[in-house]
Parts: sequence; structure tokens; C-alpha cells
Amino acid sequence: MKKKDIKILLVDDEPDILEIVGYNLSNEGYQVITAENGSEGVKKAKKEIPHLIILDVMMPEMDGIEACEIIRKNPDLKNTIVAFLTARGEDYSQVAGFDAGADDYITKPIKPKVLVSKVKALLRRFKEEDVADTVKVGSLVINRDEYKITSKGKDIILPRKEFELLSLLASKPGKVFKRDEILDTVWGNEVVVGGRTIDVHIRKLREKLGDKSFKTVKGVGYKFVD
Amino acid sequence: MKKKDIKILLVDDEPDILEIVGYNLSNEGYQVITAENGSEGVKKAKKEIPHLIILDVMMPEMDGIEACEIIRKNPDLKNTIVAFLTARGEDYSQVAGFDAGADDYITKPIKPKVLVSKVKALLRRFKEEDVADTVKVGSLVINRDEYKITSKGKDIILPRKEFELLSLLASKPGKVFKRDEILDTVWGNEVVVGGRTIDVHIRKLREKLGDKSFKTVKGVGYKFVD
DNA sequence: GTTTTTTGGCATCACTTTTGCAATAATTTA
DNA sequence: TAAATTATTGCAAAAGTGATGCCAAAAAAC
Repeated sequence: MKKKDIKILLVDDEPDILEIVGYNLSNEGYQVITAENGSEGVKKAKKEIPHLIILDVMMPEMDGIEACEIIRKNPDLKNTIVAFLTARGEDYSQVAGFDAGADDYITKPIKPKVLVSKVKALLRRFKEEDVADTVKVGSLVINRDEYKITSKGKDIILPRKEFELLSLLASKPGKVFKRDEILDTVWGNEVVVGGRTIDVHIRKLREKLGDKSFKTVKGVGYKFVD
Repeated sequence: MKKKDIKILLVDDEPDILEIVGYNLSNEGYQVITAENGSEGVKKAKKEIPHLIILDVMMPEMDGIEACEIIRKNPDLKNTIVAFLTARGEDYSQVAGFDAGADDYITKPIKPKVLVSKVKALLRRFKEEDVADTVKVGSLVINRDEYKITSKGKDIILPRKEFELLSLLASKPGKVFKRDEILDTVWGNEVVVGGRTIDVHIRKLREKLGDKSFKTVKGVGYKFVD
């Protein structure tokens, strides 16, 4: 993968930090996206699917830990590396951060050279992961890179929302996902869509993968059965 | 679960690989067990019940595919994650591997960082899956996640209210729940439903789970007996 | 332009609650 | 104690409620 194809999402509420870090990374040739608080960060992460997210721990609206937890729940972002920005010596946040699914830490104050080399190191992993990233769940093979599902030897290309919905349901076969959960994960907490949206997508999936794979639990939600 | 409680079984015939991979994983704090061929791997897997098995595809004695198939047949190992070690571009083994029940792939040549992060990602899944929200009460298994009740080996899907009611009663077998209590818990204090509502639901449960399981205590309420 | 996503309106179905009455148990009274 | 009275629960069917399926069309994304 070329450098210019690598997206880095920067989330911090201090414009100064955003500027200095963003400048250094752009200079290195990376694509930099910024957000000023956790919820905006989560939103952009879902939209852009960056390769690396640098998250400030302390932010208004939604802090980094919380943002990271949400990000980690999104299957599309499972390959995304999350690094926290934290003041040196904040032991507490390190522990909480790793629990939330962080991959690494960058400590303030920020030294451009250190920052850049750390980012390079973190991203090195991507270059080698050009092998298709496939995960098997039950009878399905889910290929997140290609937005493609293999079911019983047949390849099925799914549009994004359908793919995400299936990914979620299939991530835990048998588990009933409540409509709220589904909306949170697939659509995002901020976005509000009408009540009929989910079942329309379920219908499409049923058309494509077979009716029996999706079970309705009235009053609760849907589940994928293997 | 703590890192040092996580067991990883490494199966490869090349001592070099065993060494480098083992070193890196131990360094991360995992418990590493090794085996040098498929049949030894299977043996150790059965004995140790590791959380993750990393299996080389090509080995003398018994190859990874075969070993995986055997492992997958063992119910004790049903929660174990199996990842294959494979040379890049070996498309054939990927397909065969998924068929054999593999969960993921790690490609050679091995880069320690990639390996470690992949292992972390795989095990992340484990943490979540372990907390399956199921409660065993006597002969019943109540699975809140799947909204499903297993009674004497039979799965029974219950409508929401019936499920909640049964959950409550079965939460303390033998205890008599007063009608008020039941209303409070299942229906909520605000909602007011007629007096006959509860026993209608009890009747449904009796139809589905057997008459003797529910005992009426006149003037007081109901109890679930095992 | 095409494809995907969302919406609103209905129809439908499943579940929930009510209703009326019968059956049963508890309590009172003769 | 037996009979009568009263309270409580069981039952079946009917009505009510709300959630879901489905369509076709509009809106948005590509």
C-alpha cells in the first residue's frame, strides 16, 4: 500500500495539537482527517475507515476511551489501529485504554520525530497484511476487504449496509441483536433512521442468503442462525 | 481473563518458527505450549485445552488440515480458536482450511508485530464470547442472549413476556413469587394490567414446559419447581 | 446514469390482554 | 361437619395492540 493511500484520523479537542500533529503527518505523505471530539471522531471513523486513529484520551462530549470502545465494536474497523494520546504518566488511562482495545500509546508532549517514527512503526503492519483478511463464521466466510461473502462456495457481493448488517449478525450466530443494538452498530448512535429501514435490509439479506438464515424474534430483534 | 491465563498452542515442525513465534508470544505474556507435528499437536490440544491453536499447514506425520478437523470434532475444544500458518499466496490451503474449521490465517514469513497484533485481535473475540449470558437452573438453560430456553435438550423459543416470566420464576426455583412481585418485575410498576393476565401466561408456560413445573399457591402467587 | 438506502403506507401476523364463565379452594355459617 | 358463601384461579375464545413484512417510490450515494 502506498503512503498516500493511508488514512490517519486525528481526534483531539485542542486545535494546536490537531495542527502540529496533522502537519507532521501530512508532510510525511499520509492522508490526514481530523475531528474535534469523540463523537465526531467515531462518525468519521465509520465513514472513512482509516488505517490508524490517534485519539486524545481527554475530550469533551465523548472521551477517547468511550470512543475507542465504540470503534472496536464496529467490524469494519477491526483492522484499524487505535493509538491514544495521553499525558506522560497517566497510568490510569493506559490501563483503561488497553481494556478499551487500544493498540499503542503516544505520550504528550509530542515530539514530531518521535511521533512520526511511531506512526510509521504502527503502520508497518499494514503493508504486510495485503493477504485477504477473511474471517469464518459458521458456514460463511466474510471478507471485509472486498465486501464479499462466500456462502457454500458461492461468492456474494453485498452493498455496504447489507454487508455491515450481516457482519454484525453473523459475528455471533444465534445471538439476538436488538433493534437498538443494530442501529447503534450499523448506523451509528447519532444517525436516526426510520423504523422500517432495518427490516428492509433484513429482507434483502434473506433474498440473497436464504430465508432460514435469519430469524425474527418479535419484540426483540433478529438473529443469524448457522 | 488475564493474559497469563491464556494458553496458546503452537504446532510447527520447524524449530525456528516455533522459537520465534513462541518467543514473541511469551514476551506478550501468554502461556505458550508447543508441538512438533500434527498428531502431537492434537494430543496436547486435548490435554491442555488451549484458547488459541496456531497450526502450520504443512507438516510431516499429520498436516494442519487434518489436525484441525480432529480438533474440531472434540467438544471440549469447541471454543478454541484455530489459526493456520500458511505461506503467502497458498490459495488452496485457505479454502481447505476454512472447510476444516479454521478461524483465521497468519501468513509466512512471520513478522512479530503482525503476529502479535493478529493474536490479540483473535483473542479479543474470546473475551467477549466467554461471557455468554446463559444461566442454568435445574433442568433449564436460560439464554438471555439468544432469547432461548433449553429444556431437556429441546430448544424452546418463547415470546417476550413468557420468557421474562419464566426467567423470573426460574431464577429462584421453589420460591413463591407474589402476584405483585411478578407484575412489578415483568410488567413494570407503571403498567397496570388486569388480574387475569398473569395466569394466562402461566397457562402458556404450562402448555410449553409441562404442567408440573409450575405450582400455584392460592392467595399468594406462583412458583417454579425443578 | 445506476445502484443503494430510506421512507411511508398498508396488510398481516404474533403476541398480549381482556372478558366471561367454570372450576377449585378457602372461609363462614348453620 | 356439611352446606353455603366467597375469594381465587383456570380456561378458552375474542379483542386489542403493536411489531414486522412488503411494496413502491423518493432520496441519496456512487
